[in-house]
Amino acid sequence: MSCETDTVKVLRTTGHKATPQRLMILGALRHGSGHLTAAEIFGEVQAEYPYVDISTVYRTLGVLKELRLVSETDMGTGDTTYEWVQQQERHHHLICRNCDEVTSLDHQYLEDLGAEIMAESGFKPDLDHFAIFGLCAKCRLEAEQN
Amino acid sequence: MSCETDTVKVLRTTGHKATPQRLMILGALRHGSGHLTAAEIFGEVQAEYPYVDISTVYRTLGVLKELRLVSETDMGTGDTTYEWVQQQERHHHLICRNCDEVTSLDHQYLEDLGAEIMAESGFKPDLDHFAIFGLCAKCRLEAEQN
DNA sequence: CATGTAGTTGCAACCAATTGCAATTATCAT
DNA sequence: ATGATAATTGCAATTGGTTGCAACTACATG
Ligand SMILES: [Mn+2]
Ligand SMILES: [Mn+2]
Ligand SMILES: [Zn+2]
Ligand SMILES: [Zn+2]
Repeated sequence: MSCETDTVKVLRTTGHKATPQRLMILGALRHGSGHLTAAEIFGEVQAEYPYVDISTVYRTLGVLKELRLVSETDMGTGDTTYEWVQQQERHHHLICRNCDEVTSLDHQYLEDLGAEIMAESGFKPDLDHFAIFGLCAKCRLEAEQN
Repeated sequence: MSCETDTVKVLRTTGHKATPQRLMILGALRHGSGHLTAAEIFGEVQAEYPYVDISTVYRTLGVLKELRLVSETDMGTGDTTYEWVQQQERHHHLICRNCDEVTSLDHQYLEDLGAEIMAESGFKPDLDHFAIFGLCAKCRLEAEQN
């Protein structure tokens, strides 16, 4: 029926309930594109069901994050952003601290780092969605000229 | 005189002022050990000079962070932590999401990642002090038994 | 040393996110 | 289908952190 049946299963088998509020939040995350703030998700859910509370949104994002179905990332914009984690399209971001440009970084870089850490320490890192700050090529060259 | 003369120089040459409040905050960071919360720094400064405001602490941490003299890190404890960045002792942390154990990770791992990213994209990442969440060896083995 | 000015401070108001709690509800086991 | 139970919700209060602003001060310059 709904296209969230898999997620509903995951919720139930981990002792959580599939409430209507959660399904709406899930829908916003899966059909809205890319990085969403809690306020954006809240707005979308509210349009359909005006009684939701923002705390329900945050708590749901909390459980989805625990289950590693969504990533929570500080992209330096002030508000934390959330993104549905798709195993096929795992990626990260490079963010310039000078011009704020955001680009994507292939997951492979972090996959390799994760494998090394795992091999040498036994610790298995969660590498769902990183924001790496720094200086983009353009800004770095400008800075080096001084 | 004071042991913060280098930092004072950095502040001045970047167009900032070396105010008494800032020097006290600096002192707390350099002489206090390891990860400090804004509240801890505030408390220490307040003991010496009761009129400081917490906003001054946050703003000072902001400029020190911009200058990359301190790192700001979410270690998952609720409050953001700040640590003086010592070039010689650069390090990162692995934090278990199950048992909360915190260990150190040698900087070399991230140095290598940074070099790769830089070589292939021209982006120069700031790799001052990362917190990498995941499952420690013990918790991972326990989880795999189920 | 005096002075002009940009940078900083304390305060109060504000904002994003979290938490305690009593009422409600999804789910499981009969 | 019904009832017991644990999880969840909405609400209100709270916390950690930020911001606008008028008063103040560090410091560069002459
Ligand atoms: Mn992304
Ligand atoms: Mn550290
Ligand atoms: Zn840039
Ligand atoms: Zn552990």
